[in-house]
Amino acid sequence: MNNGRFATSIHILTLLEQAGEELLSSEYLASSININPVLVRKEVSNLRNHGLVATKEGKNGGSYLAKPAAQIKLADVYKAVRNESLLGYNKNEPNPACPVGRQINQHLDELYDIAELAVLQKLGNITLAEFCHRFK
Amino acid sequence: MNNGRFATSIHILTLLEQAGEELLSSEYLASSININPVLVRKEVSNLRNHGLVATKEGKNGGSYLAKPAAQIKLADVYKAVRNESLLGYNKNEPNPACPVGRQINQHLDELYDIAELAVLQKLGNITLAEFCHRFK
DNA sequence: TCATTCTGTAATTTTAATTATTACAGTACA
DNA sequence: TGTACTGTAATAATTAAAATTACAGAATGA
Repeated sequence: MNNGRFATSIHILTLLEQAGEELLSSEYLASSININPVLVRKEVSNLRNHGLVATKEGKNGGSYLAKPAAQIKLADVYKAVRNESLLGYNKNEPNPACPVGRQINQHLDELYDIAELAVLQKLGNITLAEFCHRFK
Repeated sequence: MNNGRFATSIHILTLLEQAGEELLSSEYLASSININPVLVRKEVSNLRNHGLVATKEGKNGGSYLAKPAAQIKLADVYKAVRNESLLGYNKNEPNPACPVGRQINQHLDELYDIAELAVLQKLGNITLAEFCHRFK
């Protein structure tokens, strides 16, 4: 996960938390993050699919937290944006004719699972509310 | 760290461990990993700078472990290839006029430090020798 | 000594991933 | 019914990663 999706999602959620009841538009969110509003809408869409955000369409629409920030763990955000592995694989398949090449990915999997569980455990201990509190 | 550098380095070190005294060429390593030999030489060069690998130049040259596999922790490998943060930032600077944008990266830093320490702790518990043992 | 086979590294090209942009339909409001 | 939003697809631009080319330098050994 080397792209900015986790950072983007945390940023969005932090802004929504600070806004309280107020709805924030993708335009507004995008200008704080400094990325394109379409990307924000995609990311919001993903967060919505994971039950973290809700959106009201149409005029004066925008997004807000789908549940209290105290009930959102940062691990939930990680899970929502997780796509590839934490530590990365090579694009190409290793050589299956080589005893090491044949098994390496399976053993890397085990390793990455361990690493990812450790991260999830840490991020599971922090709520969005706690994180946002640092901004005050 | 979403590129294949960690995977590449682990793969290289595993091959070197299995080879024992024997020197392995970048050509050979590359054919197991299935990447370009120049990339292997760059990665070997990095591992050498971190004291994990040694190389003999010239004809019949190649690489070998600079120290026993039992003395190499996977955390050492992580540190050797670490470049960006574990969970990623946005390319663009957040809006400094926004209270959240102004502080977000600093708070993400704290978060990423926590996550990375957890990973390092886990990878610090596993030696290259233990990892390689799984291939036998 | 000199051809051979390696490494080291710079420069460039190719490929792939990410981000940005454009476009437009659909929704809600006033 | 015009305005201001979201949703999403399609495409373009940008950036990062990987591959390739090229060649100098090191060690070997015939």
